[in-house]
Amino acid sequence: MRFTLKQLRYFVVAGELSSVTKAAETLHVSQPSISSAILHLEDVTGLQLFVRHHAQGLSLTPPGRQFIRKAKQLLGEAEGLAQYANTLGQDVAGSLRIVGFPTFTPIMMPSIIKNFMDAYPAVNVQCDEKHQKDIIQSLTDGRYELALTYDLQIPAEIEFEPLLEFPPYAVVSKNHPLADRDEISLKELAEYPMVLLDWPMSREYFYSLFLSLELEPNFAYQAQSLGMVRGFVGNGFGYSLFNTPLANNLALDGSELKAIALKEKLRPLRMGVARLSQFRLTPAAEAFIKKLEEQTHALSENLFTDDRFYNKLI
Amino acid sequence: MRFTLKQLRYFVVAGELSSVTKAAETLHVSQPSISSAILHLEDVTGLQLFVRHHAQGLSLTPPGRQFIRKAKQLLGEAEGLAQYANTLGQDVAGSLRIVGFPTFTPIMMPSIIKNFMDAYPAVNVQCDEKHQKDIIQSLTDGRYELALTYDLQIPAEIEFEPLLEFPPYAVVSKNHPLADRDEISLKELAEYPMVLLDWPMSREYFYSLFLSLELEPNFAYQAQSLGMVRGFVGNGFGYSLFNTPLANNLALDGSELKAIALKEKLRPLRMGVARLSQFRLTPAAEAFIKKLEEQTHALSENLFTDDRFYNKLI
DNA sequence: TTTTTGCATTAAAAAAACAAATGCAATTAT
DNA sequence: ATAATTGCATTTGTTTTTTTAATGCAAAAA
Repeated sequence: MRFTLKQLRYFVVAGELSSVTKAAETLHVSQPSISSAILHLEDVTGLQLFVRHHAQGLSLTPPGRQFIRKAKQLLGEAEGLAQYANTLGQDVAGSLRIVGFPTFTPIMMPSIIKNFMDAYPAVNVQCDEKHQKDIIQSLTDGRYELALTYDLQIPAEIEFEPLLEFPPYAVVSKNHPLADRDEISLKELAEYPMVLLDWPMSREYFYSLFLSLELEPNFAYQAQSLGMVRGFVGNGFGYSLFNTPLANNLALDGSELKAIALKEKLRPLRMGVARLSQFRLTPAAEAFIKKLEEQTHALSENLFTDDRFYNKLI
Repeated sequence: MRFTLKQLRYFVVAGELSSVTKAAETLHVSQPSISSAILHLEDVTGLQLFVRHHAQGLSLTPPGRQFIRKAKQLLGEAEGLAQYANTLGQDVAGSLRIVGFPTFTPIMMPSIIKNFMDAYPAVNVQCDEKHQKDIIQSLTDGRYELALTYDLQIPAEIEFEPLLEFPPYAVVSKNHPLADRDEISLKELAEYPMVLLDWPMSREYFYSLFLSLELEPNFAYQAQSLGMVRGFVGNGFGYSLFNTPLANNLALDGSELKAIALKEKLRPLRMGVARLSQFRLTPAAEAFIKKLEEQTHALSENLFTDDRFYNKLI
């Protein structure tokens, strides 16, 4: 770039006032500063921007007039960029990128985002779903400002604020032999065939539950999606273990599910909001966290009918 | 403005390469230059633009991503401005402002401009008409690049290139007592009532013609427009003196005119192209002058049927 | 562990921006 | 006419900014 914004500003003001001296006064700089800025612009553009009138200022030439119009435009756009950055940094505006763990994200986020966008219409919220490893990676890369996820495999540089605690529980089909039980031990369950949600972190977590009791689970079916797990369970392929409470006891094919509490006190999963610690949050992200904290109580009570399956942590 | 284009460029390149070091290499500056530009932008915007990864570069944060998009746009526009100035200075493009003396401008300029714009479609030509004093003033102010006018009252700082010479001649109505004469002396004419084109410079010029022969004209009617002069003459109010040859012997009301040569050798008016000497012409203006020079012969022969009334000067 | 990578910091040098004083040409006032 | 004024350009010396080289430092890779 052969010129600076400052030179353009000096030129524009001089052009508007038809005077180097007046421009210098207006801009609170010396007259030679204006003069040299104009000379520099004339040099690099190869245009004669002004006609000089002895003892009575300057006037723009036709090419000078053409150039000043575009120069003003550019200065306006530069000002716009500054404003925009200011908006991003000071107002609750701009866009906010959130990533969530897929079990509870489709249940909880839509209404939270709706609520947030009603309160802050200037923010464009984008929410994606990823597995834990990718969530961590994306947060570290700065691709998302916030994550809603479980407190598993969280590295030190990521800050985690817990919101809700979900103990594991069993899910069976309405026609399952155990369907009328209110409570069951994992030891009993281990005999039955289990449908496993075969996701990186989930797999290890569920397995660890059995290991902690020195049990060996019977992973009869493995599914790569939540919908498939619910479908398998609903159709009697086996039981499964969930953490996120059921907000709806129907599988996608309409088959009915039933949740059964576990007798053993097993390590619950804590759901919360995660962010890179070194990250200075935008006002939009701050506001979203606040909204999350406010909404957690109301939301969980609305969504989750059985309060045995969650504990509020804030 | 709290940042410079250079800082934006450094930031953008670093953002695109996700590396301060690579950006420094690409831009052939030192690594701390890039680093401090980014730090400065983060400071003035209040945004965290990057997440720093030890030993593996940087990545843009969501606000950084938002900011870089607009920053790129602004840089593109700045580049556009440079290009635009270049175009104005190097190509035959942009807009060209011309002013002409009203007697021959409506006769000659439309076809010249048409011809020019066919050859250089990138140029937008604007042509106005003014009296001589205003033409001089506007050229001096730089409001027009070129003027087509007579060589009267041209100050030293304006350069004048003559194109055609127009001796004065008489114009009478078809029914005027002198209508059948081929040639007449100004001395004879002075007895008849004259219709004067009452324009600043024209007035003095026509009067000076009589004075040079020690005659006193009979200014019976004065008109402020060419159309009115032709109308008065056509309707028999008197004769008039013209310089610009008649390209059409009808007044606006359809009454017929006749041109009669003058016996005396009187000071002709020279028509030509005028420009401020200190003015560096744009390529568009240069091209227009060239086109004018080329077209003068053909144009005068097409327009002016009687070659007693003009002399080519180039 | 050691080495390497890569950004931030520091200090010194180079470049640019700046202001005061002066020059100069034309306009205005006397 | 002459003198005073206006106003842009130029010169000169100073300040500020930008730049670089060298170094530090923390994490990743070997």
